[in-house]
Amino acid sequence: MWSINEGIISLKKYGAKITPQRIAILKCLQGRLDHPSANDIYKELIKEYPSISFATVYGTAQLLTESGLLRTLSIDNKRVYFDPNTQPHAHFLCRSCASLIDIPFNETELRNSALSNMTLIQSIDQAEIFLYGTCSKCTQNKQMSSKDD
Amino acid sequence: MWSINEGIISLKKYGAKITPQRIAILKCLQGRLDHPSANDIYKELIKEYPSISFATVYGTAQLLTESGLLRTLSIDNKRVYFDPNTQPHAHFLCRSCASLIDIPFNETELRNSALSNMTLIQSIDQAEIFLYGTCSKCTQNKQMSSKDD
DNA sequence: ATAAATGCAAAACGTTTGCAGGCTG
DNA sequence: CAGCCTGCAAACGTTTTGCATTTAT
Repeated sequence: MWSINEGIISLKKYGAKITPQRIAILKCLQGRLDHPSANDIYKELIKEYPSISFATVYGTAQLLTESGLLRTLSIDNKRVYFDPNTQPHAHFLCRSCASLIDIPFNETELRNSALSNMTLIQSIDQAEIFLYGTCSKCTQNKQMSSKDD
Repeated sequence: MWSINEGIISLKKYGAKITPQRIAILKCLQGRLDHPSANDIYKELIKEYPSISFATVYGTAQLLTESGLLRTLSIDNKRVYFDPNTQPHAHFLCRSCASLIDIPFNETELRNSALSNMTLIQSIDQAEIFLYGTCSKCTQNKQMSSKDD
């Protein structure tokens, strides 16, 4: 996981300017293991930057994604989720409580086998494994409430 | 791949009523290997059913998904894509031309290994593998146009 | 007969855009 | 000081909703 300084270096290397807002977003995301939405980030930043806008949040998120500091997940059609952990792993979405859980899985081999098999593909720059179902917590809750009937 | 009759049987088994609109949507999707959006389906159906609405398209798509006849893909945050091919396979999205390509891949083992490793997960009812990059056609086009410079 | 499905229009929502002003390098 | 970045507000496109009407079983 990158530090704030590594983040700043990556952004500079990418040719981006370092602004207070961008540093604030780096601080907000640094080391996080959850998957905040644009609105989550906005709500946290507005405390420190009352004038920050969604345009800046979305713009910076795209910048961070392009410079390799962030993963942007389209795991459902509700909204986008950001994942500061760019190491290989899969994601599980609980259809009942919408919680998003990391799953250990290395997608590197999958990426390579897809490339070698398909002449239609030139290059792969992102690979996502999305699993959908019900989490254990929701199943427990359902069993608890059915006892009450 | 299911036939219209198999589709109707599945819907009945699921407890849904068989309406002309639903049959038309089944016919529209039957055997397709592309990945139409709700708007694509709407545009095709409006010829036959000038009064059909998005409410019906979205509602029926959800019904078909729940009864196992359709896969609903959230591969980007623009829109949802429907895939009548419910057999295991992965998807590749070209970031340049937005074309969506099927990739041979059996996600069954991945699904099982995720289940066995994670106590947080109760059950998995869908697994999607999404790859993102540039397709060969777009790379060729880019090379062609750079020659013109 | 009745519960479900349809179609319309409006609403909702996340995300993008254009632009004027401000700031970084 | 040039060009990029920000923030506002409006625009956008997809999907959902409420409701009156129609239809399948």
